[in-house]
Amino acid sequence: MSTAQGAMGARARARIEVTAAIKDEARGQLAAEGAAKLSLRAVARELGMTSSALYRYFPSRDDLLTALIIDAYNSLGHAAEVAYEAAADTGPARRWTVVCEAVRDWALAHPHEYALIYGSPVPGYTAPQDTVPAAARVAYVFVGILRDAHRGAGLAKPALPADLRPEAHRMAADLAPDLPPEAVTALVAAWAELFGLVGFEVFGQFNRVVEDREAFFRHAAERLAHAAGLVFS
Amino acid sequence: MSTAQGAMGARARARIEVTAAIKDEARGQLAAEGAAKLSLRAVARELGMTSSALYRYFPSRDDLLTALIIDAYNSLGHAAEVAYEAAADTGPARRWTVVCEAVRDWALAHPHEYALIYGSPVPGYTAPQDTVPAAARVAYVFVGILRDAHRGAGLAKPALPADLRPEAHRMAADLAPDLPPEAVTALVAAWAELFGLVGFEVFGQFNRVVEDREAFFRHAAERLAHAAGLVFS
DNA sequence: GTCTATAGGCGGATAGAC
DNA sequence: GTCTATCCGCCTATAGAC
Repeated sequence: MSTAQGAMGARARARIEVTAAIKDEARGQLAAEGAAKLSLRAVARELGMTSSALYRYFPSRDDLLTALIIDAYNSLGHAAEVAYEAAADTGPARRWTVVCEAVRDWALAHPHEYALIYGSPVPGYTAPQDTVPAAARVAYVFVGILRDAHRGAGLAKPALPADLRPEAHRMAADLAPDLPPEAVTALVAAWAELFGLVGFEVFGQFNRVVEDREAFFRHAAERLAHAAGLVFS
Repeated sequence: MSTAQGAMGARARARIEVTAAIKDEARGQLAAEGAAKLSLRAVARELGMTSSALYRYFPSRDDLLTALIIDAYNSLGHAAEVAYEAAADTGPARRWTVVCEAVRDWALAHPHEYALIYGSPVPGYTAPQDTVPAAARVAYVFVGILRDAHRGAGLAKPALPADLRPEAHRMAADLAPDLPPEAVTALVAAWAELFGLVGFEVFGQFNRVVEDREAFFRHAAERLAHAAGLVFS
């Protein structure tokens, strides 16, 4: 209890605030220069501190990067969870669309953080295992939707060719042992395809191709729901 | 005719060779450091020339980057076209799968060039219009497949909600006026979704999730063919 | 926790000689 | 076309004083 908010010393509070300020400024630089060029010195300069002082908060550039990645995954995961909860009284298919739109909205609002977690890997940087739980949050929202549908008997079993059967069972055992492997396999594909749609929009591949992107995306997301086995009632 | 290969002077030939060497070395650096950190100096150092000499071939770092981007788009487009031709005597649905697999193979063989054209945009760089024709090549291979199917009456009209109808007609008029807008719309979505699958694999999002990626991809690509309106006969 | 100073690099781009 | 020299900037990271 000595570490609870109320009992926190001024020192500890200051540390948290400075840490947050560093991450905020670093996020700003992400936009201007990209993750590959994220520089502790530039962050320090902008914050009016010396670069060496920053090393007391983040022992290296990569640690700062890791913190930003975890924050981004959590921010996206949180947005998806909130959308899921907000659509709690609708059917799974509708919930799917709402969560997809939340993912898209988040990505459009945070393009550089989106690039950080779903864009090209940062050369020379390998994400530590700490990022995995945060990264899994969005995915598990979609698993939850499938589970809802399964409970309500609103989950179809998509077709599955014989050569994919072993892999399907392996994935289902890993991700959602309570769901049919056919549906889990279809979900994984739909998950990647969803981020294909979002990535193309965020990274500008739809420029001069798709104009009414909102309507286009809504329709595509609904088709993905079908592909994942969700039944519109 | 004075610029034809046979009549080319030693000077011109040397220029072409050096230009190619520069681009090759730059592609190597793309892998090591990423596009954001592509450095004319480092390329020159590795080639045993001075940095200033390089400016005679590429007036700036961004021009070198543009050349690499165009090359990458053309390389991918060429791979797709070759796969298309090779499958000329099969049905459109089969041809679709073959081209999808060619795209995936190319991406896995050239991950850094893939990142250059379909990954996060390079901060501070905006691609000139010169890249557009090269970028369109892959897309037009897919349009060609749809056209083949349309001629053979093997093209279904996917459903289209009313609010997407204007956009669908606009896209069809732009991309393929001879094809049904429903199919063109579905194709654009499938196109983005395909690159979502490929990108997730190339960028490592499938690590510890999908093991048998080839079988997984083949099945997903076939489902995309269906979504785009292709009928398996 | 913050500073100065320092080591030992790196970069883009240009001028002017040959 | 290639070189040297140069301008002016940038970076990660550490040591040691306060």
